[in-house]
Amino acid sequence: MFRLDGRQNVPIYEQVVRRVKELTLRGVLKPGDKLPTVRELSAMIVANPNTVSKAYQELERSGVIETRPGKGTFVAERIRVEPDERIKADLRERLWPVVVDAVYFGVRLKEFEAWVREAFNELGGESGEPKA
Amino acid sequence: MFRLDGRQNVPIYEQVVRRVKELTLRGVLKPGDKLPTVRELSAMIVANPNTVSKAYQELERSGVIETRPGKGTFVAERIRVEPDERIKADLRERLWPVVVDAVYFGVRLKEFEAWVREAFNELGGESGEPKA
DNA sequence: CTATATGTACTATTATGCATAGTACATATC
DNA sequence: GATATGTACTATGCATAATAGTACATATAG
Repeated sequence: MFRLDGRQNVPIYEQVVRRVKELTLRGVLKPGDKLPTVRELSAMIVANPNTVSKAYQELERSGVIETRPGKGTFVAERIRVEPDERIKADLRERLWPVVVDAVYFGVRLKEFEAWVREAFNELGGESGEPKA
Repeated sequence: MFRLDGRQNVPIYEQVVRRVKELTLRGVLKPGDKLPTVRELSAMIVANPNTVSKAYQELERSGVIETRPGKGTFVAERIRVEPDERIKADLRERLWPVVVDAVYFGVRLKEFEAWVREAFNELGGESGEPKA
């Protein structure tokens, strides 16, 4: 469940952050669920507790989880807000180099869009307007 | 033309690589065109010649440019091949975390797809099947 | 209160990547 | 020969990531 893919260029703490985000989006982790303790998770993925703590702190800053001192860390309630322009601009900046390489390698728009749709579906992303 | 956007988290040499790829895709740089010399470009962007050299070497490994010893570096002929599965898998891995955050921030599929289309259009990416 | 588990803070150390400075060299051109 | 090209090399500085180890405030169970 918390197994890391082992991409060496991606920092461990960043991999943890991504993994937890994925699990919450997929619904595997639901609001209120307890996450492994820092020490537990550090043992699972064979890393330093400080590294896991760093990941948890970043996740808390992002509002993904909540830490209750002395108790543990828990998945936070999902707050749905309209993404502001700063966030969108940042996402587009991150998307850009991927598209650059895709175009360079001859990937066609239709195929790339298919990848996007698949990813959205896997993550339960909303495809259109809010459902009322 | 070679001005860097100054994103601090992106290494200089990586910014150069992206910039050259963009310029070739947009058609600003055409096959056979001469690039600035290592020393020239390093002066333009105020960086070390070694840093520019590193970028050029990576671009040559990718087949974007060719270096003729003693003469300079030139834009290579664009070889169009069907991207193999390894490249596609790599691109999808790079796309994935962007989509994760997009979904988390509430970006809808339609808007994200619009971003993709815009990027493809800017880069002259092919939108459908080859034109015969 | 005691013992335990929680996240966190702190210092110190190591490893890696990025960038710089400076020098040098083989190749090509004039 | 002089110059311009990309490249190789060593050395240094700096930031980030990760580790090891210790310690502390908080919460909970006995």
